[in-house]
Amino acid sequence: MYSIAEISTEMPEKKGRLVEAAIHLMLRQGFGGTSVDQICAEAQVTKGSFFHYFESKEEICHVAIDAWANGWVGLLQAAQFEAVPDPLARIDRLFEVMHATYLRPESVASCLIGTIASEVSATNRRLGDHCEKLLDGWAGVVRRLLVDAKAAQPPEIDFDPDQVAGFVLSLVQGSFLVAKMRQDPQVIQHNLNHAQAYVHRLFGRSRPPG
Amino acid sequence: MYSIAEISTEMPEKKGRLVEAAIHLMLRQGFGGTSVDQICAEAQVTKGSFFHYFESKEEICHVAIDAWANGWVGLLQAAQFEAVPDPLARIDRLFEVMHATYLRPESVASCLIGTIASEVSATNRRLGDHCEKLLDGWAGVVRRLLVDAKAAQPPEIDFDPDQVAGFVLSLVQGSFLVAKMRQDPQVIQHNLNHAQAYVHRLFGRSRPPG
Amino acid sequence: MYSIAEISTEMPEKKGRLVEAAIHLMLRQGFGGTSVDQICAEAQVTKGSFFHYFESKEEICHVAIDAWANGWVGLLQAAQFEAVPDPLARIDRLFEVMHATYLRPESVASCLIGTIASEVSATNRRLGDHCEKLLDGWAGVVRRLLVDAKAAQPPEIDFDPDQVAGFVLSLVQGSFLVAKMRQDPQVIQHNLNHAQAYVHRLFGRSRPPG
Amino acid sequence: MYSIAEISTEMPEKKGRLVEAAIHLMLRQGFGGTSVDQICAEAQVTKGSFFHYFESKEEICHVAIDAWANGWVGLLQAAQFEAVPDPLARIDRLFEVMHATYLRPESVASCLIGTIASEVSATNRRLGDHCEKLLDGWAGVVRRLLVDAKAAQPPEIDFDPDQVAGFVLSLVQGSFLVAKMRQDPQVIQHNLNHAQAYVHRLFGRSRPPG
DNA sequence: ACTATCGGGACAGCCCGTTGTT
DNA sequence: AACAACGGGCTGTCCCGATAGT
Repeated sequence: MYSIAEISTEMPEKKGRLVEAAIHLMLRQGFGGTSVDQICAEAQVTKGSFFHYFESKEEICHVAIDAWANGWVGLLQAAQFEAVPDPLARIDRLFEVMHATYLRPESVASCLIGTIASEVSATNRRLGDHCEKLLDGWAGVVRRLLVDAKAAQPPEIDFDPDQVAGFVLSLVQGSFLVAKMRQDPQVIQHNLNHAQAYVHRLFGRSRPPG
Repeated sequence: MYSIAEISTEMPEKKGRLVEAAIHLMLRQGFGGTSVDQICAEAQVTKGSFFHYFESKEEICHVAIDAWANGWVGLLQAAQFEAVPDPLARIDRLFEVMHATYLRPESVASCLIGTIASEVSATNRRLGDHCEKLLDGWAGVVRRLLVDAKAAQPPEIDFDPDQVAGFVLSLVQGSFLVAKMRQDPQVIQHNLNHAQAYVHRLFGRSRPPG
Repeated sequence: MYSIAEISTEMPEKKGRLVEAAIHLMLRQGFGGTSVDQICAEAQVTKGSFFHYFESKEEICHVAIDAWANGWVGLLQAAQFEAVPDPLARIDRLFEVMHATYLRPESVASCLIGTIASEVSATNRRLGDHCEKLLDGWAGVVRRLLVDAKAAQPPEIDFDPDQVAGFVLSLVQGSFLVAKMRQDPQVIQHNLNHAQAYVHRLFGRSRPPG
Repeated sequence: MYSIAEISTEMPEKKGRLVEAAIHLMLRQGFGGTSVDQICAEAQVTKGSFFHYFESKEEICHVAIDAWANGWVGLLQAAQFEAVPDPLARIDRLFEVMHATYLRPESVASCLIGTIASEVSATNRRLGDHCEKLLDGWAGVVRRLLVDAKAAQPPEIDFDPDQVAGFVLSLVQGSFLVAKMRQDPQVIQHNLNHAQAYVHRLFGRSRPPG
């Protein structure tokens, strides 16, 4: 498993370029819509080399989504939740980080893993399961923040942290979908605000959305 | 533009079978993942006939998503919002209908238009715009219900009906994505409950999720 | 199943040309050594058309060996064994026909089915089984001639018609192999003579080989 | 030129493993059906090493068939024909040895050289000629036994030793082909018996086949 | 209206062999 | 001696769509 940072350091250069190209192209075009030839062209690498490093297109996709997931790991580490003493404030920190991340140019206001998952879940279980594991890992982080918050302060309205984490995950993925469709990332910001407001309300705090 | 009901009545039989097959296959496999040959095989029609009725694969896709959207129209008509006097209760009626619809077997707990949109928005503007128009139409219905509710009763927390409609749309699409990925439609129900609770709260009503 | 004669009449012309090209090329180069591109080039047909008529290279091979086997059927019918009253003389007639057939230019002094069988029996059971069935069919004809001869005249040395038919089959196939290797079809004639002499001897007749 | 025995002693170990793997794989799959990568994988050697020891796939094939031919040399030496005083009995000794050899598990009831020859004779003259030389060498041994027998005892029916040697060679190769096809080595035993009976008859001896 | 035939081009995957480094 | 990295080219397969005929 490689983090995006590791792509250029721990991998042979060409291999790293291939993974980067795969991420870039599959974000736009999905798995089936991206051809090996395209990846090679973008990475300026021959197909012979491609199949030296990867057994199949599916394999590079596995590597690509691992790299993508490791991108999160970096973001979440940089968020330094431990440095925030109040468990409830940590949740706000999470939304802060998401806002900051998704304000970047369109290419990042999207999730490779969700994109792939929506395309292949019904037809390629290996890839689908991999996506599920990674995305559930992400939801697990959210869930943990919620559990800690519940422990620190009993919510006004009781809730299942798993459900709410799934709610946030779904909302984020759906926001990417709609943003891509409308070609306008605004909806992501709005939706994050509403989600944050909803969580606040669960804890009895009043926070106006937006 | 054809409703699903119209498929068998107003279209030649073979054409209708082709559209049904296209819907069925593209729901699982997406646009690119579904070949004309597959559609023909499933519809028991020759490829010659296919290109007699449709100029291209893209065209049948346009017809298919129109048919899908008309399916909604039927559902929303059947919901008979006008028969519900209280505008706030109409919103509950909407969630009721969605719950009922998405409780059916997996094949329906999904949205053809969202599936296609997420796949082609970045590469096929014509299809992408079509999806956007239809999905925004759906969101428009939600928006109208919210506007009416606001008019009937000032919300406790002010909100932009457009934003909240987009929020619901995103959540529904994201729920489909996650449900497909996890192969478990449960998340849809949970998320609808949370969304409903959120809207209730905007109007100052207290409704426990689930 | 198509006879070679039928190739040009009952099949679409291009399909027939493809089968003929496949036979011609695979006789020289075997199954793996012959590419679809080569077949198309020789038949002056595009690859698109090839895959309109045949699902795979393997399928055209099945058709090709069927066509080849039907070539025998024609030869054996032309031999008119029924017109030869003496069952023992029928065996001589068989060898006559084989001699005549294998005296033709090199391309025919070989057996497509044996060539394919030796190449794929260990790796492609479908093709292997098909070859076996056809070749065993051929051996069955020999066997029947031997059975009839035994019934007409008790042999001097008893023998199992199945074994001797297998012996003749093996010898013919081995002769083709050696002839191809030596680039000299002479060995086929010699070996047929020895085989014929051996059969004669079983029936107590003395016939000098050659 | 290496005997199989020499493979492990006179060659670097890795080179020997490569040759053994090549023999093993090509026996089943032929020359074209066996890839360099497969050979390397089976021999647990990297491709870099392969091309350090062999210039090309063709070269390792030459070495492999030489090794195979040297296997015979060992067998024929072990047969110790000189120790059998009667030249006619030596021929029986030959069939004895063949019977014994081909009774082993299927992997040996086959001839690498014949397999390769039938595949490449028409397309690769270098390999084809090499196979021919080796196989004709084998036939030469048979021929010599026949010449000696003729010298010791005039045959009842005169014959050309070259022809009969070619007959035996063809029969053996054809038997391998049919045995492989039928996945049943029995035919080899039967055919050897018939061949032996035929030779006996040439010398006026009566020996029932089987 | 409906279909068989056919074509150009792209696809993923694998091939054999070279290069340069350790 | 051994090997990782790499490349150019080909393979079988499939795709979408056009054409000509019934």
